[in-house]
Amino acid sequence: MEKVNIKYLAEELNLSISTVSRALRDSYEISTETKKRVVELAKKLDYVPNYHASSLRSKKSNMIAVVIPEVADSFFAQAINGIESVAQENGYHVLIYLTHESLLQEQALLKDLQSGWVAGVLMSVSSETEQVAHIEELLAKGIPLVFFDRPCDKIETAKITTDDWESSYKATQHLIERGCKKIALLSVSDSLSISTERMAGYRQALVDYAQPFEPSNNVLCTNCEEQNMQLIINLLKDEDRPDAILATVEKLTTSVYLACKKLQLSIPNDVKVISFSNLQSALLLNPSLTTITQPAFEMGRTAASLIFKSLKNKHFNLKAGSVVIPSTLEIRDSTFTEVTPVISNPLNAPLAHV
Amino acid sequence: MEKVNIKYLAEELNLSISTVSRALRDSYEISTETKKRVVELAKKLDYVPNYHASSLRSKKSNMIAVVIPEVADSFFAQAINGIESVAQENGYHVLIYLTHESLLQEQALLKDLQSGWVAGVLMSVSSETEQVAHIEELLAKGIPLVFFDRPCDKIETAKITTDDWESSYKATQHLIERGCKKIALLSVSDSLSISTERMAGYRQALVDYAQPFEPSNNVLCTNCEEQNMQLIINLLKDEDRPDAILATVEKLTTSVYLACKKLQLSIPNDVKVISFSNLQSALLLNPSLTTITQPAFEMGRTAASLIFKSLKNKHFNLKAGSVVIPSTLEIRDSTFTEVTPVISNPLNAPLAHV
DNA sequence: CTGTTAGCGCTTTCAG
DNA sequence: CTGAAAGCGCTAACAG
Repeated sequence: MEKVNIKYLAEELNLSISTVSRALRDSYEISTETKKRVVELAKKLDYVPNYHASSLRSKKSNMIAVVIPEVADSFFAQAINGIESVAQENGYHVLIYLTHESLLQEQALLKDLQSGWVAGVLMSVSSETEQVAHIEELLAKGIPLVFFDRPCDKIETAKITTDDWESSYKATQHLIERGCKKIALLSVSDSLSISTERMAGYRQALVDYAQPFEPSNNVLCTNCEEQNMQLIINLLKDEDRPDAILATVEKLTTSVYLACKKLQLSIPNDVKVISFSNLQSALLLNPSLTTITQPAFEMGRTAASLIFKSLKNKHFNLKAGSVVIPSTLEIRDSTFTEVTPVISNPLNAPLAHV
Repeated sequence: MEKVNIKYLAEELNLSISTVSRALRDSYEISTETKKRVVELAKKLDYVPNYHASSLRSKKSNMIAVVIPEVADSFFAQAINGIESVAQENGYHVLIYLTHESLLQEQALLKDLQSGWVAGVLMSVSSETEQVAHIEELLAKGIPLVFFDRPCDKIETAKITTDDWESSYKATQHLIERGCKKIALLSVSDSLSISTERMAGYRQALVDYAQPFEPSNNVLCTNCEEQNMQLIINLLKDEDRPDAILATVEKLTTSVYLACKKLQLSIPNDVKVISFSNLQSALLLNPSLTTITQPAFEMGRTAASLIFKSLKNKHFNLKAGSVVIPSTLEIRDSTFTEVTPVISNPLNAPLAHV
């Protein structure tokens, strides 16, 4: 089969290449009649534009890159869903890159993206990210970037986050009000804002309710599940163990449960647990798990919308687009009193106003 | 900043454009000395090749498209993880497209991909996909395609699947051996092989164990959670309700639990449930949930490996690459006797031999 | 409204 | 081993 490109269409129709090009792009300076002829033939011959050629020439790309640490837990899965839905609406393509929480990989990735073959970048930094030169370089090349969930304090650009401090505060407060005397916090990084904010909210709640803070109750976990479990076992094995745990990332929930199982401690009778988690199904399976659900889908949608807004309007100030989307404390432990409803279908949740 | 491209490098080094190009691609016909000079300057000036230009010229792409129905559940999240890891090893980029189980969207997507700007496609068909013209067209354009999880019977190409029939058979067998007399099956499609295979395995087990099959126990669910819950409530509300349920896709698990809650039925005391699910964390949270865990990560890795193999070796016969990777029946219901271990870290799981 | 022309940045013959 | 030149398919001035 003859390869059908613009040139071929032009020959068939006795038109010039540029006319065909313009007709296909629905340019205002082409007659309706010609447009119709072109579009019809294109359809008949199954013409598909060459993406690389058009991007090369126009110096525009309609791809966006999503750079995230992992996609294993449901937060990022839902976020991708949100991003992809907005991208599709805007005719953009979505590239996925995983850093596996490695700064080195993150740097290499962003380096690649510098050539400008993606129009914009949506990013959640790795837990190792403290230097930010690679991010600054990308911005210096004029490629817009929006952070979601895990921003970088040092970089000035739009940040779509959730109310980490507040939700952590509320969760801690909730535990205190329900009589917990010794609340441990499991975090995963000393530098990520999601960690430091959640830590700060927790600390403030302790202060406000005149609860003592013990450094040993603030456990910094790692990337390794086995290690984390061990850390939690150490935390819980003493006589005067914590009576509550606030797990600041989804995957730590698993480790907490495993550790409790090993120590034959019951949740929530021996230890109450509140967990940042988006595992909708998991929640339903275990009615006693109280969680903080993050608006992952909405965050994805919002971040993507912002990128497209800035791509359409070069003078749009990305920095001004930062949004905090609140998360939901879903109390499901029957020994707690309140019960808030689950968001049953996040796909239908409204888009945060930007 | 002067934009640094091959031409600029060539001028700086007093070399021709083609020499620089060859040096960067490590061509054998360039002296080591020249190569070194070029590479050093490129590094110093932070040269990043223009992806679109090189793809246009060489008519090669190092992007692959992943076309899947959703990314909301953990099966596809883990699969993406696997695909991305292989892609990174091979220097490829990964594009994600979601069809939201819609044939129309799937057709439009594949049409787009026909232009050849992706080197290959990994795909799980939507539940609506019965016509396959769009897939055939893509293959006709010479773009290799590998199915994973949800293949299309009518298309001859590599298929990475799991042992749907066997796992379903085993699960049913297990329930029968544990004394269940009336086992219901929840499926999600009449045409998807994952559904028909699982249904067939279930039916065969009933036959082999001389259990009656009642059509009313074979419930075809929809895309809507609310509806599904209603269907399950109808199934369970009668006096002589099923004493076990086999849920053939992850998201149905949630609906089953919600339905049981509404009817105040206890799992597993009133109804035993076995669910196809990859929610690792969920499993740990509910020790009584027996599941069939699919090798999502390995399937992703295997599918991606195959695509790259066929891209590197044009004469490699994709059809011959089909693999069935077995899933794991994880029995966790305490009223069951056996207990098999959880795969704690699928990321370290070995790659299936291809 | 349509055509002519000049490249985008890179790869790849074909000549040296 | 290196250079000159052609052109991938498309877009965007500029000129009618």
